[in-house]
Amino acid sequence: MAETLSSQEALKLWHQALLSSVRAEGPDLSARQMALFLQVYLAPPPHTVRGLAATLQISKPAVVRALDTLGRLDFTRRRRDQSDKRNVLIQRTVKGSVFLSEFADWVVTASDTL
Amino acid sequence: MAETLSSQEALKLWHQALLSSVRAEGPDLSARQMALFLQVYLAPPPHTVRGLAATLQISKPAVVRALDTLGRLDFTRRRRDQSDKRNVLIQRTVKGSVFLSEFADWVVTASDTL
DNA sequence: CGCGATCATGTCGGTACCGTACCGAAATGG
DNA sequence: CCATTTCGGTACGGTACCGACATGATCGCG
Repeated sequence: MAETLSSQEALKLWHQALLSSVRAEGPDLSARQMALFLQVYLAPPPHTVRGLAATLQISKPAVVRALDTLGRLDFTRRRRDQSDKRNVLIQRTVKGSVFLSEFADWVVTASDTL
Repeated sequence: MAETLSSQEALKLWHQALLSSVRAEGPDLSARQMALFLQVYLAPPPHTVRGLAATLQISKPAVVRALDTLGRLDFTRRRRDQSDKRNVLIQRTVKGSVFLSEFADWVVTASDTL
């Protein structure tokens, strides 16, 4: 378990992890896209467009577009809810898990340099 | 000083901090833009366009555009190098410092929930 | 049934971003 | 001096994003 970070350490952590990601030619996700991506992987399902929009406090079309991008990257997948066909359930993918695992490593490595 | 983070903790930290930023209607910076921004504030000056491009390993026009955006937000400022007028020096601003300080708080708060 | 509410997504005009290629200004050195 | 190199920035064609609004499919209630 980590102890409390100082502000300076927090920024340095963010800086080093982002540097790793950018240099590795990782996908250039915006803050919204990354937040949405992590929400899908870390919060318990089910995830719907409306639910994600409410959680992130952004518009529904913004969620749809972010899902378009994440889907293009094969980081998330859409599936119709068979019990209520108005809903779309957002699911994880293998490729998304792999990227997230790599990303987590960058953060961990950055935290080791503090 | 913080101890080593586990991968799970690293992702949770990132998730919570980004959620705070997105919900606060913070600027929706991309990974590249944020990395560049942090580079300017955390690495020792001077910062030039070419130097930043080399450090981040991205193209020069990408740096120019990121600086356009950060300048529009008043997070960074350009200034001609008077000793070599081909160079542009990238400088910090008060507004950028304020935002970064707020952002650091979000990360620290997120780390406290681990 | 039928009809309003709900859900995701399409459409629109506008803006920002990408990489490649090119530009002019300034510095350098032969 | 003048050719060359080194700067930051711009032009271009293409893609993706934004918010606001409209649409089509589906549900659930009276």
